[in-house]
Amino acid sequence: MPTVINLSPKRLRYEQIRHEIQQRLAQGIWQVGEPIPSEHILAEEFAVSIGTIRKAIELLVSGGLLVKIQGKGTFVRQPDFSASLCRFFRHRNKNGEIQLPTGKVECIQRLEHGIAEINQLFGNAHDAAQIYMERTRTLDGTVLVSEKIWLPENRFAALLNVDKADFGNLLYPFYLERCACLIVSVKEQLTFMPALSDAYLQINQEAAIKICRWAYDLSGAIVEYRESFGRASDFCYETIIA
Amino acid sequence: MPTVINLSPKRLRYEQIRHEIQQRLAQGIWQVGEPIPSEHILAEEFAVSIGTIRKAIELLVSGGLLVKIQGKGTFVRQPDFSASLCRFFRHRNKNGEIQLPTGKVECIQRLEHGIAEINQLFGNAHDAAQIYMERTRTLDGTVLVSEKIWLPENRFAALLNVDKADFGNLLYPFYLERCACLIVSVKEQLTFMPALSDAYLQINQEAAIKICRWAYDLSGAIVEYRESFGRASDFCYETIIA
DNA sequence: CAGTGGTCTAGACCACAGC
DNA sequence: CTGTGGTCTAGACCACTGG
Repeated sequence: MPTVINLSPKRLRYEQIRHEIQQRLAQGIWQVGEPIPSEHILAEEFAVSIGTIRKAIELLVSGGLLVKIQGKGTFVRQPDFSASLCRFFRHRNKNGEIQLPTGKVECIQRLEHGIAEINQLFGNAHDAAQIYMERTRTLDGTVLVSEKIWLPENRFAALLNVDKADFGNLLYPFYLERCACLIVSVKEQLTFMPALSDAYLQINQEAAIKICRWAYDLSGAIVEYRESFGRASDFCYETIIA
Repeated sequence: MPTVINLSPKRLRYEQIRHEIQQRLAQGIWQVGEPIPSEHILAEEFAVSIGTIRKAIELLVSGGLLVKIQGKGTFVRQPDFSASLCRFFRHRNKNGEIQLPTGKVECIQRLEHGIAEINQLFGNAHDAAQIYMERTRTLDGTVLVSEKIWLPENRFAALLNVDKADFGNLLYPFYLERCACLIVSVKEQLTFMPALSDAYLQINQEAAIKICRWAYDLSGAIVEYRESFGRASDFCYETIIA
């Protein structure tokens, strides 16, 4: 039977359908890695032409939530920001090849009274509990990035029962699996610090690059705040504008 | 009469049409700022459905070469990279408002024997002549960015007859007007310099950000190489990944 | 008002994946 | 072989622009 969608004036059909599909992704009705129903079936369900469905899906593909594979179907994508921080640094191993560093959680703890400014980002009470982590990214035995991570305790309490060694190389798939929290976009801000000291990076009053990151879930709420640091001398960022 | 397009196997029609339109833009058949023919007329000319024309135009719009305005038409865009360098720095005037600095050509000269590495980028003989410029970007009387620019003399000789003061705030529209050279994309690489001295920036052995830029024309050839420098303490870059 | 791009339809046929 | 997404058609009607 056709799904009823509100035909209020000025609402574009493909926008409404995009919104409906996004809702289902947020609710986990269609799981990450699984295909969503075919365009033909969706067209029938929403009682629109297949072109309209394609337009709606196109928006979600360009937003990074879906992936189309010809002949197979349209799949729910696990957004991958694993390289997003790393793209700011020269990352070569001993052989000169580009390589992703390995992530390691150095410590994780519960903050009974979280940091007020960060609770404000999360939309929580100013002294709500938080989870705090320190994390490193290592390549060839050298720590390249040192990170401090804050999470709202009300959504991520499950992480407190996880052993440090059980965190994988990527945190966001872990968030999804253990806390049902899907990160769909991140904002990053880079600044320069003339003199940073950091135990993991093994630097003392040296120049560094600081990367602040705000991570958003499907509803647009901030669900993680992170500060990452790397040596300024490792900094290298390339971008193309068309 | 319909334009003949080669229907060789595996060639998508909208790709061929995109290519044909891009050719006309490169040849200046349709001028910057002017509208191209309507979708209806193009569909007739290429003897395809209007949806196919829309797809071809969509590609060029997302590539930054065209702009659609509903009810008016589809226009040839002057790509604008004026803010691209500036997006890496905190740019506030005395009142705290974001503002674009003003560009000024400090010197321009002809290099009888150009720099070999740069001639290689241009695809010229290793000692071909080049044009060299030094340029500053100033806000509230303070130089924020200092630039060195190299151009192939064979394409930009006309610039040597221009008075320094007659260069506008933006160089690329000037390249188009005087040298019929349209810049359509740029690649930029940022790195950190622990100790730079620069007369314009008024710094001496201080930390700086270096931005190398390669600018491309419609044919994909590099037509400008530029090195820009700013104070590391001014550095601030924000990006969103979805 | 006529002309533009924006949305939408109800199909057709093709290319590809996988059984 | 069936089912998927990819391309393409030949229209329709709407929303917006400008004379």
